Amino acid sequence: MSGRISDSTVRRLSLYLRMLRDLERAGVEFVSSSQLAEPSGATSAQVRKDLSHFGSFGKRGRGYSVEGLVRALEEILGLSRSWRLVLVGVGKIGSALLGYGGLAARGFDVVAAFDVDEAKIGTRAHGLRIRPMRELRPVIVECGAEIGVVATPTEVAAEVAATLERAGVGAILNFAPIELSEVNGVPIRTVDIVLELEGLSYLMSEAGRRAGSDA
Amino acid sequence: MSGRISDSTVRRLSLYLRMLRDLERAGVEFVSSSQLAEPSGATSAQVRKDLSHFGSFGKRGRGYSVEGLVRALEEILGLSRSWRLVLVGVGKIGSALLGYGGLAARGFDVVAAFDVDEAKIGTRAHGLRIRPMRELRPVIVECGAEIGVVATPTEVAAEVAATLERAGVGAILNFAPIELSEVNGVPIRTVDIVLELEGLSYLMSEAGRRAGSDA
DNA sequence: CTTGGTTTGTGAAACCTTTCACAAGGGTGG
DNA sequence: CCACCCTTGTGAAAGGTTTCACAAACCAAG
Repeated sequence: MSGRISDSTVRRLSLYLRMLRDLERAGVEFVSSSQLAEPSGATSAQVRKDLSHFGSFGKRGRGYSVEGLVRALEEILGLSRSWRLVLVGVGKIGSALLGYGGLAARGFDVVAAFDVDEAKIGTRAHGLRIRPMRELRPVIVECGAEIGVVATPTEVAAEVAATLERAGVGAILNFAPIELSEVNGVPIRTVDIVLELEGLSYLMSEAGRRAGSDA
Repeated sequence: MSGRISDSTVRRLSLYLRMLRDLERAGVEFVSSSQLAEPSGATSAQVRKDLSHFGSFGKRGRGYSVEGLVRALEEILGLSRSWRLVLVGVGKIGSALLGYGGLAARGFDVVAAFDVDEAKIGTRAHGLRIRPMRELRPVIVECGAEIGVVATPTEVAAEVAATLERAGVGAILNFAPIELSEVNGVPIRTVDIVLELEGLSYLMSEAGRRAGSDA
């Protein structure tokens, strides 16, 4: 059981949990690995292997108890608690995040927002007062915020990430198009829209090239 | 040379290209695989292997011509042209995207925006008139848009994606927290913030569990 | 209690990606 | 032209992930 679990496995666990919650709401009691596999595009064997890293949750011949597996996955993924986020940079993406109710609904509460822009400081965005950067560290320490969100311009992203890390956050979600290097074991995930679009661009070009050479 | 290229390779190629463009702007003429590797957290061998799938771009003993490799990667990734996007759903995320100049700057032009909300239709968002859904297909066909962006609520995302696909887009970028299944070889990339946060939640919980059991 | 249909959990095999290590080649300075 | 230093390009090895395939277990019905 449990050695080091790959990112792709964790990602799939989240997807299974999503489906399981829908099933729970729908009143379903048992689910098989193949049903669970379908919406995430995995195979039933993969579902079973993924779960087997953490224990043995199913009943042979019957499947998995929906409620039981929901609780187990919440425990594994650390979702049986809620997490406090601080947002740095209340521009386009930052505001969109603040306005997105889906975060709080899933246990990710944005507890403070920061910006350098004097004009924004003191105003409210989606019920949250925008604070000056100098309050970043004390607020993180005081609230015990666990996750820092970087939604600043690229140029300052690395510096902001370092500040967040020094102030004691346990993880960073980065929206700036730059690969931030993990230090002190603080994990960083980067959401990079341009990178995704360029990936699509490659696939479309590739498809074109392939079609072109079939003559 | 060139069989099927993995997503992670393509992702790294984008990162190399980014760095190369910075170097080009800085007037650097040659770069080695190890310099190229650093910012993306790859190794020099990986850089060379990634490039070797497409050809032989370097000079032994000297490295890669920055300008030459920029052009080569642009060609490979399909970035020596620009792409037309249509946006479906002008809510929080949709607006943030429209306001993000970084897209157009990198050759991804949003040429039309659609929404179901009668109140929004006809108004302008960042210089673009918001159109009713019924115009989706004709506009895609007329403009020849290649990429569809889904920024709608989860419930309608699958249906919108299917409509986009039928209207002839070559790729889809999805922001709804749902795994859309690729049909007809139209590639789909999903940007799912909650999934990223849950991944971080797992890593933080895991770190806690590990620390807890070292007693 | 036994039989038959079903589904899990898991080693082993297949597949894919990354790293290693080195021959081949290019540039420079004498 | 030669000797030396560098860096690429690439087979081979190592490491990781996914798929296969089947024994073990559970349920229901007779």
